Amino acid sequence: MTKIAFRTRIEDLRRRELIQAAHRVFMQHGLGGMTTKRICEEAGMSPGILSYYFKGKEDVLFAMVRLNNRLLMEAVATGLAQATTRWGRLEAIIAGNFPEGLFETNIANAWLSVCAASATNQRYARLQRIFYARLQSNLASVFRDALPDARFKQIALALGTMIDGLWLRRATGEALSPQDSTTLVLSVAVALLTEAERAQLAA
Amino acid sequence: MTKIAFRTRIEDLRRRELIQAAHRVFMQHGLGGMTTKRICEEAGMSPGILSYYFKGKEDVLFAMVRLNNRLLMEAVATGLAQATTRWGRLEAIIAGNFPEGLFETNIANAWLSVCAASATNQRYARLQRIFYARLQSNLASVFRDALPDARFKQIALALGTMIDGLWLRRATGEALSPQDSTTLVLSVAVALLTEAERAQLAA
DNA sequence: CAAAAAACTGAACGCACATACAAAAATTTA
DNA sequence: TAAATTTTTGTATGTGCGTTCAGTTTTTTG
Repeated sequence: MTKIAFRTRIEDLRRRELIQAAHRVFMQHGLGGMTTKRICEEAGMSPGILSYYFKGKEDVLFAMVRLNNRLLMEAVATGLAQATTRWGRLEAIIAGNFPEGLFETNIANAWLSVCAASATNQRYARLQRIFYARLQSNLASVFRDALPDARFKQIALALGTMIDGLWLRRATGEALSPQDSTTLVLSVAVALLTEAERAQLAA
Repeated sequence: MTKIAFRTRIEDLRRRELIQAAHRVFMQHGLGGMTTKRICEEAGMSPGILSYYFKGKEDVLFAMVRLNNRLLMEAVATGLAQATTRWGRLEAIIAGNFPEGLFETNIANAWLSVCAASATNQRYARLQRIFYARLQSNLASVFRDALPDARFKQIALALGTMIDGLWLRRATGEALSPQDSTTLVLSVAVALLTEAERAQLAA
């Protein structure tokens, strides 16, 4: 009993350490420069340890991407919980997609690599789908019952696409701060909505 | 004289063949799956030939990316030449960024890989800068002398970002046709402009 | 405090790759 | 046609990678 409990505790700890080390290596060297040796070195362990706690390098990578996505989704969730009006929720969703400390060139770049890899990696593709579904669902919670279906979809698509585009530009080095990015997306949201619709969302 | 002329002709031919072969391999296997062996095989040559006509694999890759960018920029230029009004030019620029036959999942994916690689590859970064500068300059030719500077920049940024975002989504497999993409970006352009501004651009 | 189990090490292996290069084939020249 | 030159081939070489595993250290058990 105690045996299993301890074993699990150590396993989880080492896994977490390796995933976080992988994350740091990813940020610094990109998807291509992420070698098992570097990951283990970053974690302060020997190169063979990775195979002991994971099935292989792919497993660590996958866990790392999942962690990254979770961080982003949590940033949005935190903001959403504090919002009271629909418009406030919209602001929270948009701002949450450019979190201070996460909306950085290297992270954006890493995310881009994963998007590209999604084409040939089914597990990544699945993670991406989950992520986008969540974004869509969050936006739906703002517009549902306030806008006709077709209109909601167009607006959600436009805003989601802009968020993606801003991340892409962040990856290429073009500096646009989290605040400026949020402002830009919100200005498009304002432009796309009629005055009546805006009033409805402010309530 | 004839010697050099012939030599050059053959060299150029082989280089083109290899670049196009690299392009096809890129489309099918992604940036990671692009090996010299596969490229030469696709070109119907022996694996050693690549080093004979290029300095190395990087050279072929770079030439290939440049070709891709040129195709996209030419698509825009073709449309621009036919437009008569400012608004027509805007439509041409946007539609030209989603050319039939080029706005495909695998091409978008390849382009994404290059964006990601730009972070660590100066030559790629330079190509990207040239590409974006051209887009910006094209947009400027529409709005210059019609809109105040600050407004123009905001609108150009919003539209450019949306175009990027749509390419990114194309890469992840979400199907949005060239027509739908163009329509979406144009609808945002319409929303961002006042009625008076639109009238001015129609002239 | 042994004995047993778990955690960890690091050298070794096999594999895939980019590149180099000597030899062969094809083409041009005289 | 014979020599010279260019073009092409296919193997060889070196490198870096992920993974394995026999052995070592650390921790737990009885």
